[in-house]
Amino acid sequence: MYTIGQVAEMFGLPTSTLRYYDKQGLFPGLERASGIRRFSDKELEALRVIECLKKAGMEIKDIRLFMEWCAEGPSTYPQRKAMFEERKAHMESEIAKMNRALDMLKFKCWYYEQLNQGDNEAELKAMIPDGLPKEIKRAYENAHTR
Amino acid sequence: MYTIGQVAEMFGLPTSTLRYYDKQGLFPGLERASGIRRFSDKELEALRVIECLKKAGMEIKDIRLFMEWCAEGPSTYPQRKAMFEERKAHMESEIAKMNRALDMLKFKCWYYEQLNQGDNEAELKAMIPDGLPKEIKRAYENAHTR
DNA sequence: GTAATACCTAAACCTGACTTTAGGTCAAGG
DNA sequence: CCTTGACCTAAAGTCAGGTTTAGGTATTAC
Repeated sequence: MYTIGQVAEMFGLPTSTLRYYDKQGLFPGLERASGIRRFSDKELEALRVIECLKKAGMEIKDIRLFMEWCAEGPSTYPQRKAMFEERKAHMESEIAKMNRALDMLKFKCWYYEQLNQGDNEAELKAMIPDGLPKEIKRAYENAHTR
Repeated sequence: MYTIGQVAEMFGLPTSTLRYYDKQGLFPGLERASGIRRFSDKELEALRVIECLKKAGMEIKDIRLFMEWCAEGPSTYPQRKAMFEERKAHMESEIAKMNRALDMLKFKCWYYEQLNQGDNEAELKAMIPDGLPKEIKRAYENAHTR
């Protein structure tokens, strides 16, 4: 069992954030001893899941829903699975979009590298896209396709 | 040359967003004819870059800085390159984190799939991590490493 | 006994990125 | 003429996800 301060320390979060999460219902079974929160391994695991789901772009209220389903027991397995499947699809598409943005960045980095080395902007533009180095061309095509 | 309504149509954005971007200084050289904004190809290109930089997690004020550098000419090539390099590194680390979150989701999807098929929760937990199928084990290890 | 800590609450505040509202100009159509 | 629609502005409102503030309790340290 841990106090809020210990958990904050472990996760590198301010205590205010943990209290906020609690208030939002992210720790359904959180116990208290004379008013003071007592975090157990269950809550630590919940926090790990919370960090993952936040990284997956989920809103607090959806994370709460998930936590409530967990508290309800096995009858909610299907809902929980559906939520994760939906998130997985969402993330895969987000990652794909980010990779396209990253390709644009790679191209821009190369482009400014050439300019910094004294290349002429007009000449440089003239070689796009056909005269591009292979790796950069791939990034350029990716970044500009849809 | 295009009106704000045409550009909004082309990019699938509300006109209010374009006016907001303009107010935030994202179109430094935007022309007007008797008060009315006249978007040129330059602004369309700027908008494409804006969408990319937003996807790369940049804030409006940093995008404005970039647009101002562009308007200042070649003397700012080094700053622009440095900004893109920093963004590239940032995005690569974000994508890596998202892939770890995705691995956690893959594991959870598999886990609930087993439970939905009637597997017993205690037995299932007992086979983690050693008895996991290869692909799922990889996802599990990734999700739980660091 | 009093001062520093670690905990508690409710409620106000903050930030970023928009969106909405309220009010105004101007050109074309019926 | 007068209404409709596309444009304009400044200013207020919204939303998520926290953070800060103000005030209170309980334990430990000197």
